Amino acid sequence: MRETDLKTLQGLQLFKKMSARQLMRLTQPASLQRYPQNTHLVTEGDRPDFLHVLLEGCVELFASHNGRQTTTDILRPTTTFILAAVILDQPYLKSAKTLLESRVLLLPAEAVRGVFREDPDFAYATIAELAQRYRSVTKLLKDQKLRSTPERLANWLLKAASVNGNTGSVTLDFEKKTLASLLGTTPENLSRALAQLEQIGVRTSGRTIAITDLNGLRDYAKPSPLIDDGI
Amino acid sequence: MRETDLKTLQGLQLFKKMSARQLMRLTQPASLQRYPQNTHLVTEGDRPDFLHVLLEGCVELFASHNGRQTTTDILRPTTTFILAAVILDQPYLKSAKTLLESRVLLLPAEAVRGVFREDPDFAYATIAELAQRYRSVTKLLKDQKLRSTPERLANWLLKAASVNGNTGSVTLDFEKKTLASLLGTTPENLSRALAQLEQIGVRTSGRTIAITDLNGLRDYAKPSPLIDDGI
DNA sequence: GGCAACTATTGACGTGGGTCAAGCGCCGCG
DNA sequence: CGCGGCGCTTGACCCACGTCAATAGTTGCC
Repeated sequence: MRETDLKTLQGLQLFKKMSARQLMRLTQPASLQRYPQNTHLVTEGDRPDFLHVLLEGCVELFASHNGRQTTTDILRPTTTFILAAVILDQPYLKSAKTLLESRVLLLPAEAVRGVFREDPDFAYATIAELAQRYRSVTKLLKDQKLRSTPERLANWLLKAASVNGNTGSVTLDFEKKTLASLLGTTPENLSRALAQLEQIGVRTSGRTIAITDLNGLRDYAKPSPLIDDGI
Repeated sequence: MRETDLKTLQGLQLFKKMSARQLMRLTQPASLQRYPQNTHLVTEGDRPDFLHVLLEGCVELFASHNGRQTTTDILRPTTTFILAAVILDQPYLKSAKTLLESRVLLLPAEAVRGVFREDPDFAYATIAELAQRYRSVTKLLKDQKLRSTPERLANWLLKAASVNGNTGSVTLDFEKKTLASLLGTTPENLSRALAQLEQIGVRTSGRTIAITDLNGLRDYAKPSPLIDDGI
């Protein structure tokens, strides 16, 4: 494991205050993997063996049931995933696959469970992390139940544009059908939603979506800190 | 605060392993409230002052946005609620109101945050609690995105019937429109969904819903431990 | 009892969004 | 270069579901 990766790991709020010794206990038995695009990492229903840390690339979390499938998250570095399953030693509720070539650190689940037994700082960081994730999913649920597809799209665009430093344009580095699934709709309907947003200054061209009237889009999207913000 | 209530509190996994001394620290400044039906307890967006514990009655959690409203949970004793907001000292994401006359214990938020700083057992219990809740919301999201309204209803009925000891019938102690909102639909459509389920042996009469063909209902609902179970 | 207010149901209707099919553009590969 | 495959878009269609309105049933209150 590279020195820079260790630094990256320590940059995460989850590991920030962990003692060097405990961190060793996690990283010693860890393995660093590089996966090509579209690699299946985790399967819904399986028992968790590792806490995953996405260091580079892009990972999709999705769930299937009864012939249907839906995306719940598109992850960017640096973040852990499937923390809750690891903590409870319960089956994964979601599957994961890479959307881009990715580097992922695998921390043995047993080691993770062991550490916060002994390290109060890590325990507290875990509490904060889980509480934030709980709130994030709650927001996804509200987004889904309280908004229409074009509204969800509009708010997603606002968030994506702000992450990109508000250049007024968003360029996807994954397929539109993945975005459709994340928004809880089909590729066909995503196309229509994008076409609909053209009226308020959203210009789509391939994988690049330009926002020409940010205020107009905001008016339409009605973003709320109780649904859309990070925490 | 009554002795029996203290016992009830200690029965919760969250407080089970907490030392008597720490528990005192929480319950000493706590206040026990009795609220009539339809009392507004908590408002979305407000800062959390208390960790609430529902001791008796029934509480609805719901969220509003842009003129729409949706129910996310219907709580039964004994359970805490709005834990994540209290931990992070962040605004509530949901509102709460009583559906029945209820008794609620209010633990000062600051005291709660203080205790798991000092009590590793409580910290660990909090981790487990939050991880479970995270998984529960994830399941709600999957339910919402992967199933139709009649399917959600069928699965809700199965769960409700099993809680009631599988007598083959479910009797609501709140309004149908609340159930409709929980299922992510309207009262009109809930009526239609119930009518539709009559074909597979679900007989509705007022607030009582009888399941005459449990296996038939299961076949239709296709319940999954990855969407429907408690944990 | 009787009225008012509210809940639940039912029907009619409209709309959002899923489905199916065709066409287009892009890319990789033979 | 041409072919096949895949992703995306568009149109046509249909179904699920929300909306509106009318009615019946319930509850509470004077």
